[in-house]
Amino acid sequence: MTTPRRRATQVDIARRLGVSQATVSLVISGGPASANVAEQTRRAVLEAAAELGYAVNPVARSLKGGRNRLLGVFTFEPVFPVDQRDFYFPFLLGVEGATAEYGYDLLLFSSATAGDDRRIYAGGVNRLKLADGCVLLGRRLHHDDLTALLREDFPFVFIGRREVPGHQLSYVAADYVGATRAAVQSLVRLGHRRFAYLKATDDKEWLRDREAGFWAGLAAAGIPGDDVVVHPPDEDPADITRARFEDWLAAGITAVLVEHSEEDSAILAVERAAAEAGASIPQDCSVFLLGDPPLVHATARDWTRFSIPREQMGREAVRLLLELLDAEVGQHRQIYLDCIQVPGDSVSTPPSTGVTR
Amino acid sequence: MTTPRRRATQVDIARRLGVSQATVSLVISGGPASANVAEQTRRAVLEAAAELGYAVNPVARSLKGGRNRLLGVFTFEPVFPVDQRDFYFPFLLGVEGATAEYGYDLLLFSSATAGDDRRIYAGGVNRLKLADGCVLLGRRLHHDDLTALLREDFPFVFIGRREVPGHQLSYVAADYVGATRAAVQSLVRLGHRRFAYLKATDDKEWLRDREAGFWAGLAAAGIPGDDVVVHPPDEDPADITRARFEDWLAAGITAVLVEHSEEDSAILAVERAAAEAGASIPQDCSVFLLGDPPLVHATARDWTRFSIPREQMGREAVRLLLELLDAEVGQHRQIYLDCIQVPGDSVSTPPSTGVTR
DNA sequence: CGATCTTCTTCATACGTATTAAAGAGGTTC
DNA sequence: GAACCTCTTTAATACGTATGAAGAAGATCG
Repeated sequence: MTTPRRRATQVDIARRLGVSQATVSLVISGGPASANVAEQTRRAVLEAAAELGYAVNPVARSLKGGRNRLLGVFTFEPVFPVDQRDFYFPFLLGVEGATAEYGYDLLLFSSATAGDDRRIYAGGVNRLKLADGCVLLGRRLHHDDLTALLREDFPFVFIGRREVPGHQLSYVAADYVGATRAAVQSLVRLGHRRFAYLKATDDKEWLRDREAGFWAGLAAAGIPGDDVVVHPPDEDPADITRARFEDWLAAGITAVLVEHSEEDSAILAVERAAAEAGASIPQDCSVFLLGDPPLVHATARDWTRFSIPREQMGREAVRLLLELLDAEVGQHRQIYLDCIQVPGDSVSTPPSTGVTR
Repeated sequence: MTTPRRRATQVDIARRLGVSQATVSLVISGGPASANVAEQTRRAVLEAAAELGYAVNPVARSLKGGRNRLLGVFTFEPVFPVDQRDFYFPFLLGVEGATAEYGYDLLLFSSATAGDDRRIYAGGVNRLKLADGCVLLGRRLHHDDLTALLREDFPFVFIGRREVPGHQLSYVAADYVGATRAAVQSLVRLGHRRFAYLKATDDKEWLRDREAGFWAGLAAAGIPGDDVVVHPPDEDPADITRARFEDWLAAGITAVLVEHSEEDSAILAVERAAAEAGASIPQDCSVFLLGDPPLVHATARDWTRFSIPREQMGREAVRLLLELLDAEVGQHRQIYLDCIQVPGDSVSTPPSTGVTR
């Protein structure tokens, strides 16, 4: 009982049976090559394996370059954020579900944590390689991590659109362009003609996409750009004041499209500014949220917005990743999934006193 | 783009500098042994490493070391149950947090799913061995899986007390005996003398523990057993009727301790029966929940209960597991953590009209 | 009976790193 | 100039698995 713990290896099995390690490997890995192992030998090996409690060493297998039916999940933010739980959880749910269906196991890369900052190459080490492939997730990514991964040709799929100049990469994204265009269209259909667009200050793929969708929607409706106010990006959207809101109303703006920040500050600021200006939402001004803000449930209002098909994105990411594993190196694909409009109660027809053209 | 670009290895660095791989390793791994590498060589190696974008391959490193730095999590029910999310989630949170702190990664065994029934030995193979050790979790476990694990001396820690006759095993459990005893004591302190104890029908470790704590609490308070009604275990506790509840009141019972089932049916039944009997909780009858029922938040009432330190249990499980990894085979430990009483509003002093002794 | 084919098994090696013993270079000492 | 040191580098090996090439029997055929 005092023996130190050691796992049984193929060599142990081989020695016990008086065969070679190669034979054991053939039986264990079970591939098509194992067809030419005598039935008797195969049975003996399997029996001995069971007896010794043998299990494949995934490390050795991946070193060799084999598969170990492991899919990794790496998030650039904590996997289980307590405050934003509802934001990341559905992605994870989808990933886990699909992974299970395909008979894979899931590897959560927790170790890379250095404070809140997560790096793939922490300390010059790339843990990801333990898995056959990896799903990446998170907003605050490190671009050099991505480029390094790409250089290694490691198979991965990002959840969310990501661009790395000079490289192709695979991702599963929500169709923000289409969703924002649809948002504009549905506002136009209600009679709105003059809009304010409240941008976020940073420059991210998804923000650019939504703005692109905004302009596309305007163009489709034949609305000229000068009927539109775009909040200057050098000013924090959380600083929307009563004065600015009144300016908008005075300019005949009847609908505001709001980009959200990570802490929903922009939305809350708009709500506050409207209240201070004595304007009620949606009677005096409609508000359309661009996306599925993490903490939106904290406010009483049921905002009109579009919702991201998160669980489905997780599932698709796994499907795409598995496809990639069997594809040639450098084959990348991008998948877009439709968002779902959530009616909510922050949008209505414009007030009849509004300026119409 | 068609060249399958390989990642840089120590050999690549070595070749470029005309030194040996061993030298590179000495520099890279940086341990005390690297002290005797000439400063000039060291600098050259580091420079070349940076230039080639070298990153240590942790797979190779762990192969050498024998350990994966992987901890597994196996649950006998779905890891991410949608309806009971809040029950399992905190355990997972604790496990993940502690795992990360110790620099390990987490392996979620999703693949073992066969419908709702999860088995460790799917197809005769023990997937768990992919990890260095494993945290087990869940109520509907398979005892033969456990005994098989024990036979193999595979290091694992159960979350929750589990007994396997003739075996020692490691677990981290909530101290249900103590918590239930404390519950009785606090009821006694409020003046209650006659109790009903509503058991669950099945026979599980945690149910036995709570009942043991109940009797211990009574004994400590000097209350004879015949002042107590224990709901017969052959009757489903969800079938508590108005009639039975009235019986209790008539017998002078002023407090009910309720064991919960997985779907909270017992609690809801008690609430309904009380309402039908025209008795209000807690004025006419106090109700103490034994534990942290999964769906308890679905009811409006804030039940008096004790709460299980789930996140902490998850953390402790990981700590214990790591301890086990370095221990000799067959060393098992059990850890009990205190529960926390949640005051709630379903317990008060007994009605003065009650029978007093 | 030698040649060719089957069927099964083994050899040898690769994967990338860490480590230990040993080798080599250069210097000092007697 | 041989013996001894110190400082630095290297050869060799181990870790556990997978796999293409080669080997060893036995069967089949000409």
